[in-house]
Order: sequence, then C-alpha cells, then structure tokens
Amino acid sequence: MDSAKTTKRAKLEQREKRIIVAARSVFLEHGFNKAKMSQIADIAELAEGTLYLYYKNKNAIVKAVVADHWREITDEAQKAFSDTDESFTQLQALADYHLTMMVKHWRVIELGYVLYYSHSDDAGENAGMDFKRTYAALFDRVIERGQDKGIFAKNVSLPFLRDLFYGTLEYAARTLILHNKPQDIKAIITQLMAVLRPHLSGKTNSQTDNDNAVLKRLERAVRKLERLR
Amino acid sequence: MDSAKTTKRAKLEQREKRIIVAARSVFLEHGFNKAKMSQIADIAELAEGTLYLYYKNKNAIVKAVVADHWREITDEAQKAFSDTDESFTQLQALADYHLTMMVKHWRVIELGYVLYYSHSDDAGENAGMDFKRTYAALFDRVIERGQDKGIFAKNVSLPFLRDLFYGTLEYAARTLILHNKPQDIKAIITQLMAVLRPHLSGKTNSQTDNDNAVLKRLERAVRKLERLR
Amino acid sequence: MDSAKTTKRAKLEQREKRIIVAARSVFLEHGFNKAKMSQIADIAELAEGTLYLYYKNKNAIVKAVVADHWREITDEAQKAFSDTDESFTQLQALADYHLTMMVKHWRVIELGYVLYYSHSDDAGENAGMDFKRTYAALFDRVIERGQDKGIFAKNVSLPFLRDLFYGTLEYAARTLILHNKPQDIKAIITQLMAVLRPHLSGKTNSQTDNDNAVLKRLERAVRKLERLR
Amino acid sequence: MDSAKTTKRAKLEQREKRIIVAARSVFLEHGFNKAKMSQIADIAELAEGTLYLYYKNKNAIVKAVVADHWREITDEAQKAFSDTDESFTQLQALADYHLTMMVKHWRVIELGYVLYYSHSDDAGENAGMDFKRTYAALFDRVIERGQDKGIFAKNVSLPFLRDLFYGTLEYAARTLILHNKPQDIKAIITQLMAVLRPHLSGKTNSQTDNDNAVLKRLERAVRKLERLR
DNA sequence: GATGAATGAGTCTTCATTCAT
DNA sequence: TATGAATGAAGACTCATTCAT
Repeated sequence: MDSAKTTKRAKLEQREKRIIVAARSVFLEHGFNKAKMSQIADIAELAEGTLYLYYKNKNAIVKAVVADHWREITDEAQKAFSDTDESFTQLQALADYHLTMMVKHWRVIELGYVLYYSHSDDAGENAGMDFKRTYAALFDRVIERGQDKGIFAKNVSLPFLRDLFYGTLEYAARTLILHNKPQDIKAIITQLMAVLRPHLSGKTNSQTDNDNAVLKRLERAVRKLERLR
Repeated sequence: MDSAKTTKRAKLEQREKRIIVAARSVFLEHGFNKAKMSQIADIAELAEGTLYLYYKNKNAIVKAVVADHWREITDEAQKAFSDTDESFTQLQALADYHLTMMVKHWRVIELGYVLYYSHSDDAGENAGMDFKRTYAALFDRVIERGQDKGIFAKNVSLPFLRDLFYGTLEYAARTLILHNKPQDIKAIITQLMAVLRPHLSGKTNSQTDNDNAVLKRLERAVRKLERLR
Repeated sequence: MDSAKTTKRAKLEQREKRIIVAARSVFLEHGFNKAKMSQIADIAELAEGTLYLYYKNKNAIVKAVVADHWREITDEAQKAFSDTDESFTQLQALADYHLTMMVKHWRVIELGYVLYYSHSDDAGENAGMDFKRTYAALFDRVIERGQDKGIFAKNVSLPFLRDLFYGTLEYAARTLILHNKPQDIKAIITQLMAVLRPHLSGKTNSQTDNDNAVLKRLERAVRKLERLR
Repeated sequence: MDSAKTTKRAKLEQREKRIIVAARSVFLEHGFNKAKMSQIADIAELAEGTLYLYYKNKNAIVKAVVADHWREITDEAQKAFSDTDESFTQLQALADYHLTMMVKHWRVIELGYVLYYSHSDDAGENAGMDFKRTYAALFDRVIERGQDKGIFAKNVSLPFLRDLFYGTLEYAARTLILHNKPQDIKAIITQLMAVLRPHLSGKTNSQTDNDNAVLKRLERAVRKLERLR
C-alpha cells in the first residue's frame, strides 16, 4: 500500500514534469501568446482536458515552467561553488555560472518577463514568483559569509550590490546574445570582479578621497595656468 | 503652397501624436493584449480604420509609443548635464536622470519589454528598436569624452561599463519600485559612482603605487607652477 | 438470504434516494445546464462514476428528480381528500392542494418544463413522463365518481375540464408567485369552484328551467322516500 | 441625406430581421442548446462575428426571436376581432385566435419557456419579457370594455379570469398537440365560452345557492336510504 | 460494485484588420 | 483621406461520460 501510494505520487509528478517539459518547448518555440494548449497536450501525449487537471490554466503553466527553471538553476548554482572556497572565488564562480546560464537559457528568462510584465486580472496571480528571490539570495549568502570571514567590508549595501551584480550580468548577457559572442563570458566576469574587488575589500574610500583631493588641486592649477595666458 | 504643405505635415504629425498619446494611456492601463484598438481610436477621436492609415498595425503602435518615449527621454537626458561639466559630474547626472526616469516611467519601460520579448512573425519587425541604442549612446559619449580629457582610463571596456551602468540602474529601479522606496535614488547613485570612480580612474590595486609616484611628481610640478606667479 | 436480499435492495433504494435528493438541491440551485454532475456526486457523497451505476445520464437524473416529486405529490394529494367526501368538496380539496403545491414547489415544476421542452436526441427519452399523467388522473377520478353518483353532469368533456382545472391553477400559481402573494390561494380556489360548479352540475342558461323542473320532481321523490319510514 | 439615413436604418432593420428569421428556424429545429451560432450565421448569410454587432449574445437572440413572435401575434390578434363586435363575440374570437396560434406556433412558445425558465447569471436578463404581458392585456381590454357596456358583471376578478382563459387554452393546446387533433379547436372554444358565459353574465350566484341547498337535501336522503337496507 | 483520473468533443466569443463607400 | 460595418480565424476551457483498477 505504501508502494501503491508512492507509485501514484510518482506518476503524478512524472505527469506534471511531462507537461512542464512539453510546455517549455512550445513556449520557447512560439512565445506565450502563440503557444497553443493543444500543442502542449500533443507533445505531452495527454488529452487537452488533462492539462487542466494539473494546472488551472495557461498562465499557471508558464508560471510553472519558469518556476521549475529557476528552481533547477538554483540547485545547480549551489553546486557550482564549494563552501570552502575563498569568498572572491565563490563570487566569481557564481557570476560565471549565472552569466553562462543567462546566455544559455535566455529564452526561458524572457518567458519569465512576459509572465512578470503581463497584467493579469486575478489578484495574487503574480504571487509565487519568489523562486527568483530564492535564487538571488545565493549572492547574499556569499557576501554575508565573506563579511563574516572578514574578507568583505561590512559597510556595503547588499541590495545595491545584488542589483549591480545581477543587473550587470543580465545586460551583459543580452549584449553577448545580441552580438552573438558567447565566448566573451570570461572577460566580462574578469571585469565585473575587477569592479567589485576593491569595493568589497573596502579599500576604496580612503584611496578615493585622497585621489579626489589631488585631482581637485590639479584642476585648480590647470585653471590658473589657463588664466596665465 | 508652402504653408499648405507645412500645415498638412503639421496636421499629420499632430494626428500621429494624438494616436500615440491615446495608445500610451490605453496600453498603460491594460497592458498590450487587453488594450483594444477601438479604445485607442475612441480616445484619439478617430475611426478605427484611420489608425491604420498612420500605423501598420497594433504592434507598430506600441513600438511607436515606446520609441516616442525613449526619444523624449533621450532629449531630456541631454539637457540634464552640460557639456562643460566635469566628466564624473556628467556621469552622475546621467545616472541620476536615468534612475529617476526608470522609476517614474516604469510602466512604459515594461511595455518596451513586452514588445522586445514578444515573438513576432514578420522578420525585421524588431528592427527599429534602436531608440534605446541612441539613448544608451549617451553613456558612451560621456565616457569617451572623459577618456579624451584624460579623466577616464582608456583601458576600460565600454560595452561592459555600459551594461554595468544601465543594468545596475534598472535592477535598482525595480528594487525601489518593488519596495516602494523611490526616495533612495540618491543613495544608489552615490554607491554606483563609488564603484565606478576607481575603475574609471584606471586604478587597480597594482597600479596604486605607480599612481602615487605620478601624483607626487605632478604635485611638485603644480607647486612650482603656483610659485611662478 | 432473504434478509440479505432485502438489505441489498434497501441499500440500493437508499442510494438512489440519496442521489435524487442531492440532485434536486443542485438542480434547484443552478438550473439544469449549470448543475454539475460532480457537485451532485459530492453532495450525495458518492464518486462521479457511481452516479452512472444508478442513472444512465444527467437527463435520467433530472427525470428521476421530477418523477419522484410528482409521485410524492400524487401520494399526498390522495390523502388530501377522503373518498367519502362530497364530490365538490373533493374537487375543492384537490384544487387547494394542487395550487398550494404549485406555489410551494414551483422550481421543481420549472425543472419539469426544462425536461419536457428540451429536445433530446434519443427517441422515447421523453417517454416515462407519465408521472404527471397519473397525477392528472386524480382529477378524472373525482369527476368520474361524481358523475357516477349523479352529482356531476355526464355531458362534460373530461379532457377539457382537466385542462381548465390544471391550466387555470398553474397560471394562477405563476401569477401568485410573480406578485408574491401566496396568501390569495383561498380566493382563487373559491373562484375556480364558482366557475366549475354550474358547469359540472350540467347547468347552462338554456337548461336552467328544465333543470328546475327535474329538481322539483326529485325533491318530491325524496320527501316521499323520507315519509316511507 | 434623409434617404441615406432611411436606407441605412432600413438596412439595419432588414439585417436584424434576417438574423431573427434565421435564428428562429435554427432554434425551432434544434432547441436552444443545440442551436449553433455558426448555423444561424450561415442561414442569415452573415459572418458569425456580425451577429454580435446586432445581438450581445446567444441569449439575446432567443429573446429577440420570442419577443418578435409575441409582438407579431399581438398585432394580428388585435385584427382578429373588431371593436364593434359584441363582447362575447370578441372574447370568442380572441380565444379562437389564441388557441389556433398556440397550436400552430407551439415550438416558439416552448422556446419562450426555455428562456423564461433558464437561470441566467446576469441580472435583469429576464427583463424585457413583457411582450407576453402586452399580449395578455388584450384579454383585459375585452373584459373591461364589456364591463363598461354592462355586458359583463363587474364583480369578477380580472387576474383570475385571465389565468383561467390563457391557462385553459394553453393546456388545451398542449392536449391537442399531444393527441394530434388540431381540428378540435372549435369544440374547445365552445366549451370555454360555455364556462365563461354564465360567470361573466354574473347570474350564477343566486342559482348556485339554490342548487346547493337542493343537493344537500338529496345527499342526506341518499344516506338515509342507504341506512334503510 | 465503486472509484475518480482521464478523456476530448464541442462552441461561443473576441477583436485586429479590411475595404466598400 | 476618413470611416466603421463587416469579417472570420482562432482557441481556451468545460464537463458529461468512460473505463482501468
């Protein structure tokens, strides 16, 4: 009886997965609006009506597709860097993994946007979109642990850095895809780390202040020189 | 006859603008799919069929709405910083303007995404989306002129910096909107500049010593110059 | 084994009744088309498939609901007037009972109409609607027995009178419900009886003189009979 | 311009009529549920979508069909009896016309019932069903004018008589159709008039009281006779 | 007998687009 | 140019019924 239950549950999950996989392929091929429920059913080898036993409607299916993707990505990302790694190494590994994934699964990401940006009638439909939040929290963890170890400065704003990290990588991914140069991933990671390193090390402020003072004096001097003529 | 032509042209443009304005309001209220051509026509006080004399189809109208917006934004952005300003100041002004606009006109930005991410049949339809590119070029100009003046380092990757700049600001805007804290704009700008400054100045840790030597020599030179008077 | 059979049969009938009761409530709440088999199954605490072990399909269930109702009504109507009552009294009792029931169970009556008026594919499906006929026969019996007793005229058309009786009462019921005045039942019955009485007695204006003569002779005969004791 | 307007309006009404005629035929053939919008459009020689320019939805179309029918019936009924006729003659003409129509257009009447009895979501949808009321008022007018002329008694309840009149005729029509004997119309009318005549003439009450007394004595006598044995 | 997951036929309605005027 | 009535393709979703267990 236990095995019966197990089998049942397994079958159910298998069915759900089959729908998601079928739906993903159809959505990626045609985009949300032109994806037909009938085609999804066909590929999943189910009757159309059966889809509705598992998902309330078309919207629920995209959401599931996107959620499934982020869940998967989150799981793999965690494997991409070891907890024993040095914090900068972890960060770099995460950046590498993220950019690689963005480039590779760009279309699924897009799908998420359609979902996110579409105005839906029924309130709370946009709830349950926090799979992305969970994923984003990976960054937070790396930073926080680095701070605990004393490697990262504590006076940085986590939300800002997170936005910088993911925002930069997403835009970079788009650029890579647009110019069709997925091989430049390494260069981008290097540059991003170069930007983040001094900031995270917390050594910038004093340096910068100093530089600023010098620069200001230089500017004044230049202006004087100009007046000498 | 010239005035007749002028009047004609003016009338045409006025009509187009009326459509864009009407369409914007409808799209912002309902999103792309639920926006009805009939409602746009109503608000524009035109017959439905007339819309098609000005724009090929619904897609063309959204595109025009989005393009119009970016064009406007681009114009205003250019006014937001003077060409005589110091390069960092210009950059900061651009960042400030951009973030402010992103937060303020978020819904139009979204609309742009729907447009961008929707799979359209007819090839090349997504062409003409370069209004955004023109806008993005503002950043390039600031950087390039700063490099010309010797204020910014030359060994930075413009595409990367651009992605970092706009990517960070867009994510930050989203965060601000999500948490409904549009007042934090200044803090974000400050942080972004703090990240960019050392990078743009061409400092990496290894160079610091070297820089210091240079700066010291410069200082001495300046002092001499000052004493000359 | 006999008891086993009895139990089995009882269980079967109990199940059937449970379905009918559940179905009645659902049909009355939602009407035929919007009544869902699943809801009926829910309320009857049975699986959907089980319904089909007892009734061929949805139509069969409405029919059973309606039939059940008329059967019940028929049983109770018979109790509403005693066989020893005077025929007019019986008729009045029947009218009273009928109108009261029409007003009270109007919705079930409606349901019967939907059933009756809906065009069904399978021929003969509208057969077995004679529960209503059985009920209507109550009227016939009262009239026929009255005729046997010599109270009612024999030259009346039973079908016509039946139509008049039930037709009038149904329309009256509708009127009562429409104007929400169920208290006027008595008045209607009185009027109906007033209309029927002379007719049933076999009086038409031209006949009145003749009748009077007959009545006088009868009176005389009765008096003689009484004196015989 | 006036003629243009006239033409336009005429065209519109012609279209509406064409839809109604097409819809009537389809509804009568298949009943409400099995009637397809596509078939109606086909017969009306219009695109499916065009139907929706004239009628909100399928329900609105049935309603229009039924309303149209009653309107027509009402117009014709008025022509069926002249205002100068004697009141009983008028009544008889109305009864004749009504019964004839009920038998002839039974299916449309049924359609009206489906409409009336179907539970619709949207409130007020069952409004506008008063075409039937207008028709029913024809009876009221005949009675009231007869009362004015002193031909009909004034102490009769109009609502009751109306229910009797139409109720009887409807049930009679059903009976005629069921037994497929449409030729009996005359007989039914005769009987109905025979029932109504004394009642409307107001001569029944005194007669009836007398009769009742006689009957009661007869009954008593009979019972005594029975006891004699 | 009982179950309830699976089926899949069936259709109203919407709305971008066209085109006769 | 402007109109707006007419078009008709297109598709998500429901739910009575079946049947393997």
